[in-house]
Amino acid sequence: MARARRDPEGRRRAIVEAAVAVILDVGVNNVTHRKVAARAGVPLGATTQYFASLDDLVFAALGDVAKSSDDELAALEADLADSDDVPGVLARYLASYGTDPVRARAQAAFFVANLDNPQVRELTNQWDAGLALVLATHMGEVAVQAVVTYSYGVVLRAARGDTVPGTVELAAVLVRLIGGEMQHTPRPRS
Amino acid sequence: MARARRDPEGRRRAIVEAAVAVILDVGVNNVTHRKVAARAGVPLGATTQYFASLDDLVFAALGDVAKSSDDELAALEADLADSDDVPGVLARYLASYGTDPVRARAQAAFFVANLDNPQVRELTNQWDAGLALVLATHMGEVAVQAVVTYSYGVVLRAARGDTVPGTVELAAVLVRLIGGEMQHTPRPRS
Amino acid sequence: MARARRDPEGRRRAIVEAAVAVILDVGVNNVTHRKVAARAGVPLGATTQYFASLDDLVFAALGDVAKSSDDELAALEADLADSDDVPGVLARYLASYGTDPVRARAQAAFFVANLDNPQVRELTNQWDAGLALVLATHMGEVAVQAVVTYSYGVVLRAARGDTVPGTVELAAVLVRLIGGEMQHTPRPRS
Amino acid sequence: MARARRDPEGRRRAIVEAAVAVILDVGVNNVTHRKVAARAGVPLGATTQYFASLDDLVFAALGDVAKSSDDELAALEADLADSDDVPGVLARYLASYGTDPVRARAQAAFFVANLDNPQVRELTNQWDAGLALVLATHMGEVAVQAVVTYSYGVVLRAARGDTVPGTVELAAVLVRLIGGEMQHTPRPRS
DNA sequence: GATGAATGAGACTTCATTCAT
DNA sequence: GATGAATGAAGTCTCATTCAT
Repeated sequence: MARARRDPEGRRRAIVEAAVAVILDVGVNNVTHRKVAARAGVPLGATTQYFASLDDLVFAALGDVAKSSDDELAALEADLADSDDVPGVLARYLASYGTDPVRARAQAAFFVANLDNPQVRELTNQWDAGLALVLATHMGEVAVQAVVTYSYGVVLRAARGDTVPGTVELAAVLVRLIGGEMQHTPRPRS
Repeated sequence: MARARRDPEGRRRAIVEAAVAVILDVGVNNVTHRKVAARAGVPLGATTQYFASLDDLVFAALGDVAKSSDDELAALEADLADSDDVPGVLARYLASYGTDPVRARAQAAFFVANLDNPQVRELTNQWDAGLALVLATHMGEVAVQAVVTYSYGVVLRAARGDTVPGTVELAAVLVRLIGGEMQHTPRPRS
Repeated sequence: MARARRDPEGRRRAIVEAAVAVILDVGVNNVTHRKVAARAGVPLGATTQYFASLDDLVFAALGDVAKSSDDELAALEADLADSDDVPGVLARYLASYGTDPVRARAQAAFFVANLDNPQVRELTNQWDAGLALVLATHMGEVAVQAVVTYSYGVVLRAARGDTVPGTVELAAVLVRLIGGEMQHTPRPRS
Repeated sequence: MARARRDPEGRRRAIVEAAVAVILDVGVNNVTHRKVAARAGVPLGATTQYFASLDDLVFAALGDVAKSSDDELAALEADLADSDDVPGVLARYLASYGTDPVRARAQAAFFVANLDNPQVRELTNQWDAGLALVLATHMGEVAVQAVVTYSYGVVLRAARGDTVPGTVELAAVLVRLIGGEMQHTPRPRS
C-alpha cells in the first residue's frame, strides 16, 4: 500500500471519529482495532500508534462525544437564561434527541460504557451532573432529579428507535414534572 | 468424564440460568461458551449441543430475564387492581430496582442488547409494551408514556449505581407525572 | 487441513519435545508459539490449548530437561557409591557433556532461563543443588562448591562448542580440585 | 523537537552505552530500538541512523562490553607481572565478579549471546582467549584451561546471584587448580 | 447423545524498518 | 542529516465452532 501523507493531527482525528462511528454501530463493548482502522481507512498499526491501548482509544472517542454534549448543555443553559419558558426550552432540547437518533445513540453509549474504568465512569457522570447543574438554577432539587431521570429515559428510548413525544407533549410532561418548583431566574439585562 | 445423568430439560435450564448469571457478571457482549459451561458445571460440548450458536444461547438467557419481568409485571397488575393508591404501588415497584441492583442490571442489559437482532429487539420491547399495557387501565395515554419513559430512567440509573429516590419521593414524582389523568378502575369484587 | 487424530497425551508430549528443541535452537528467550507449533507439526492453537501461557509451555519444557538431569544425577550417585575412583567417575560424567553438545546446551539453557520467574528459578537450582548433594557424601564443602562451579564452566563451554578436556585430563583437574578433602564412603555390600 | 546539537560521535557513544544498559536490564534478546532510544535520550530515528539494524546495534554494545573486559584483562596482566602471588591476584580478579553482579551479568550475557551470529561468536571468544593468553605466562596449559573453565563457572554463578566464595577461598581453590604447574615469570626490571 | 480435543479466525499489542518531511 | 510517522509482520492469547471418539 502506498504510504499515506504525513498528517498526525488529521490522522488522530480521523481515528477518533471512526471510533465514534464504530461505537454507534456495534456498541461500546464491541469496538476493535480492526473495525476502527477499516472505518478510518488507516492501517491497523496506526490505531495503536496513536493510542496506547484500545481503552485509550475508546476513551478518546467517548470524550469526543462528551465534548459535544457539553456544548449542547451550554447552549441549553443560555437558552434557559434567555427565556421565560423553561419547560418549553427543555422540551425542545429533549425532542432533538428524537429527531437525531445518532446523537441519542451516542449519548446512550455513555450510559452503558464500561463502568469499571474510573476514567470512563467520570466521563459518564459528566452529562447528568452537567444537566443537573443547569437545571438547578430553575427548579428545586426534587424536580431536578426527576427531570434528569426522565431525560435518561427519553434519550434511551430515542436511541432504541422508540417514538419520542413531540415538543408539545414533552413540554406538557415537563410542566407536570417540575410542578410548583419552577423558579425562573431571568438573565439580568445589561 | 462420566456421562451425566440423562435430564435434558434440567441441563438446558441449568445452562440458561448460568448464562443469565454470566450476562450479569460480564455483560451481554462478553459471554462465552466456556464461561457459561463452567458456571453451569456442564461440559463445554453441552452448551453447543443444546444451542446451535452462542447467539441462540444468549437469546434464551435474555428470554429468561424477560420471563421474570413478565411475572413481576403480572404482580404489579394485581397490586394495582387491589389498591386505590396507583402512584404508591408504582413507586414501590420502581423503588425495588434501587434496592436490587442485580435486577436493575438485568433489566438494563435488555435496553442495550444487540438491537440489530430482530428477535432480541422484540424481546426487548416486551417490557415496555407490558408496562404500558398494565398502566393503560389506570391513566391516560400521555401519562402512560411519561411513566414508562421515567421508569426507563429509573432502571438505568439504578443499574449504573446512581442513587434512586425512595418510595416516598418516587410517589410524589409519579403523582405529578400522572397529573389529572388518573383513572382508578377498581377490580370488580366477585 | 485435515483434522488430526485425537491423542491428547501424544500431542502434549510432542509439543513439549518440540519446545525443548526450539529452546536448544534459539534460546529460552526466543521461544514462540509459532516456532513450537511448526516444529511439533501442530496448528498454532494447539500450543495454547495445552498450555495456558507461553511461560507455562517453556516451564514444562525445562521441566522435561530437569527430569533428564535428575536421572543422570541419580546414575552418577550410584556410580560414585559403587566405585573407589571418585574423580574418575566425575570426569566421565563431565566428559559426557563434551561428547553430547545437545545435552550441554539443554543444561546451559537452565543457567540463563528467566530468573524472575520463581518457578523456573527453582527448577534451575535443582541441578546444582542436586549435584552438590551427591558430591557432599564424598568430599568436604569447599571441594563440593569448587567442583560445582567448575562443572558449570564445563557445561557452559561444552554448550558453546568449545573443546572440553577428555576424561583423563578432567580427572586430573578434579583430583587437584578435591585436594585432600576426598572421603570415600563405599557403599555397604549386602 | 529541536534538532540536537551536532555531535555524531557523542551521540553514537550515548546510544551504545544505553544499549549496554538495556541489555543488562532486559537481556540481550529483549533489546528494542525504542528502549535504547528512550534510555539514551535520543529520538527513535537516531538509533537507525547510526546503526543499520538492531543486530548491528546490539553487536556494538557487546563490543563495548568486550572492550571493558579487555581493559580489565590488561590490568590483570599487569598485576600478575608485578606480583609473586599468582593465585592471590587471580582470586581478587574473580572475587570482583561476586561483588559486582552487574559486571558479572554483562559478562554472562556474552556466554549466552546468539551463537549463530559469527561476529558475536568471535566477540564472545575474546574473553576466554584473552584470559588464557594472560594465564599462559604463569602456568602450564592444563592449568590454564582449568582456570578458564572454573572462571566461567564463577562468572555464571555470580550472574545468577549465587554466593561466590571470597578471595581467600578462591585463592585456595586456585592453588589446587594450578597445582605444580605454577611458573612465575617476573616482569623484567628495566 | 455426550464429550472435549482440534482448528483457525481474529483479538490486542509491540516493534523493526522505511521514508516523507 | 535528523526526526518521528507509517506500515505490516509477528507475538501472545481467546474462542466459536466442528467433529472424532
